[in-house]
Amino acid sequence: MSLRYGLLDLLAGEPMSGYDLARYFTLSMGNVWPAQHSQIYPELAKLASEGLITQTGEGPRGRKVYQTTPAGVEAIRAWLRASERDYSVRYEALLRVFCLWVLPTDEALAYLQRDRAEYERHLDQLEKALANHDWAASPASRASRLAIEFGRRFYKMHIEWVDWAAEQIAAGTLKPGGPLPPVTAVG
Amino acid sequence: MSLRYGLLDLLAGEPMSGYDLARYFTLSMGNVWPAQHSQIYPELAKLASEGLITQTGEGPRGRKVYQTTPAGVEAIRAWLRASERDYSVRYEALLRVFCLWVLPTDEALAYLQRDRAEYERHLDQLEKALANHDWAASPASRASRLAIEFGRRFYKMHIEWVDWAAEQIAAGTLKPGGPLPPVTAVG
DNA sequence: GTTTGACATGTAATTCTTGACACGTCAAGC
DNA sequence: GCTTGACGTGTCAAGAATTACATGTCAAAC
Repeated sequence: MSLRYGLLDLLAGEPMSGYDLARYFTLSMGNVWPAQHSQIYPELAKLASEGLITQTGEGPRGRKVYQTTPAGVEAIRAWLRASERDYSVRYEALLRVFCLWVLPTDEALAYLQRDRAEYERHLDQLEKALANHDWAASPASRASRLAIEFGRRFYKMHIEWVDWAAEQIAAGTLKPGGPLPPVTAVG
Repeated sequence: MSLRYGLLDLLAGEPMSGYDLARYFTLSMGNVWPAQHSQIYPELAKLASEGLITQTGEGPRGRKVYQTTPAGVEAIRAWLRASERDYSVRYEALLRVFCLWVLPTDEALAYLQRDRAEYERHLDQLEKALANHDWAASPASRASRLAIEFGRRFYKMHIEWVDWAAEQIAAGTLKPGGPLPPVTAVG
């Protein structure tokens, strides 16, 4: 049920096509709620049939531009207000960390370094998005800005954590009789 | 495909029943990969039929204790080494932040404060887990320790971010003509 | 004795998500 | 004229995940 509200939100901010949504989603909401176009198009059709969005224009190559209706905005409000909040996180990259002890120490370290490069990439991408996009354009943009900031802090923290974890592993934490990682002060 | 490796990993660390797994999962891996017992039991049956785990004991009330076989451990290694890494994050709580601009400022602030309490709760729970569990017991435990530390930093960062976002919203960021959140130095 | 609550394992229907397939348009470069 | 690549919309089958259903055991409190 989350995807639909993401779409409603983006289309309330500015009119867009499914194609645009698929791309824009990847850059903003896609960081916390991935969605493929194969999921987006059917959902748009459904939202339109429920009157929560309307097609307000068309373009070349069958392009269809949608926009959220007042009823659609009200649906977002109802969702925020009434539905139970789901705080669960799904993050495979971290699940894999639980398993690292089955690898030799050097391989585990190499594993984390590859992850680290990925987090640097994500961070760069967010910094670029912060620099290139006009985040003052509208209330919707400024809300996105807040969420993007979360991503920025997330990846910064992530990189720091990788370095810390690598230290621990290098010290032999994952091998029998190795030292226990200390409870360090953070923040 | 991730769940099975989570189960293999836990059962490689120590023998457990499906019931134990469901509870233990919630406390550790569940923070990054939620799973219900209705998904765990069928997966255990499948893993057993593939020879990646074996039932090594039983207890009262039909309790079945499983353990990962050497082939199962090898399957974890193959997964870590060969399969494509998935860095995607699914986190509804953050998706909702993108939508906050449709609420009045005071309601958006109240919304975030309720979230904040939840993150405090998560942080407390992780700190308790760190204090109460013996994380030196085995290489598997010490790997978990590293992942739990990630969660700890995650929720600390999360709370700091909420406070920052609340400041921005209080300053009127989400309303037409409001100020743009600044790019602040972090870390 | 019986009730309550934690222990314990499963199945079934529905919904969500992914990945592959499928089709067609338009502009630019060769 | 043709090819390439981005644009653009969609469907379908398979797999993953959630929710509700379903059943039964055991110990302790009443």
